[in-house]
Amino acid sequence: MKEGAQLKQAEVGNRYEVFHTECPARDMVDHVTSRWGIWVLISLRNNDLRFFELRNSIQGISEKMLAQTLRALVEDGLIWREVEPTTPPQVTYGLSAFGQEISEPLTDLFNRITQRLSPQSPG
Amino acid sequence: MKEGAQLKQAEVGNRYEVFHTECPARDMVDHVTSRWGIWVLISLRNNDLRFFELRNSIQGISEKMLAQTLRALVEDGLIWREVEPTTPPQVTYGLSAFGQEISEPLTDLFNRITQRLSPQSPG
DNA sequence: CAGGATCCTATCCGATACTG
DNA sequence: CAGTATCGGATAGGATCCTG
Repeated sequence: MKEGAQLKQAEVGNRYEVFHTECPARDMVDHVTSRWGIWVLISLRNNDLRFFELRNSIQGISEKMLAQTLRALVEDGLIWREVEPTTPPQVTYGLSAFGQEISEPLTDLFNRITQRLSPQSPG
Repeated sequence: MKEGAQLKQAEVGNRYEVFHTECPARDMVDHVTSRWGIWVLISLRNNDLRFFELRNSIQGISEKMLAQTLRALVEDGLIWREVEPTTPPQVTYGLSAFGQEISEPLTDLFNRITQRLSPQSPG
């Protein structure tokens, strides 16, 4: 029962008590909306990228945080990781099916905010 | 689906350099996807709520963080704040038009994650 | 190139106390 | 009820060095 949709419970019953601390979705939402998670997911939406490409994509991210963010998203099943045992090694990241699904509302969110902040001047 | 300004720049030129540190959308995205911001916005999507209702809605949030989160979102123009000078005072919060627009992808994100984590529908 | 390990600092955030 | 102010612990996150 605690696995049930949190919002549905709120809709049928009282209108708050919406988000449990134990709600398992909280953790994944926290990962997805983490400081860097959202940018990683949006970046990978266009095409698979290697580690340094991601680092260059997302200005201001440190290698530590990129590695950490990628690890969390891989564990959550949002991103796959492919290692090519060449020299030097190549590691490519891409969105899983679920990751692509999740990246849609994220991109939507980003687009709406971007359009709001620059209605006439792009970037 | 058309991409935002930042992504478009990436498409026409090199495929990274996507997110500037100076990008003004970064700040607002950070607010929206802050630890508590997303839950406040989703909570207010159903109906306007008073301070204590929001506190009760979002389990685990402290009054300090709720106030802080609300202030940031009000400043960003995502949420309005209405003070009724009664005794005791009543302060109600609700989504602005832009806040409602933003809450859509947020709710979408939340729903997708919730459905993913509980595929077997509860009784 | 792709990270792991370490150190260290900024900030987040909860608890508490206080105000109108 | 709806906050504000302050303190202190926890954690996020950057810088640097090191490795396969």
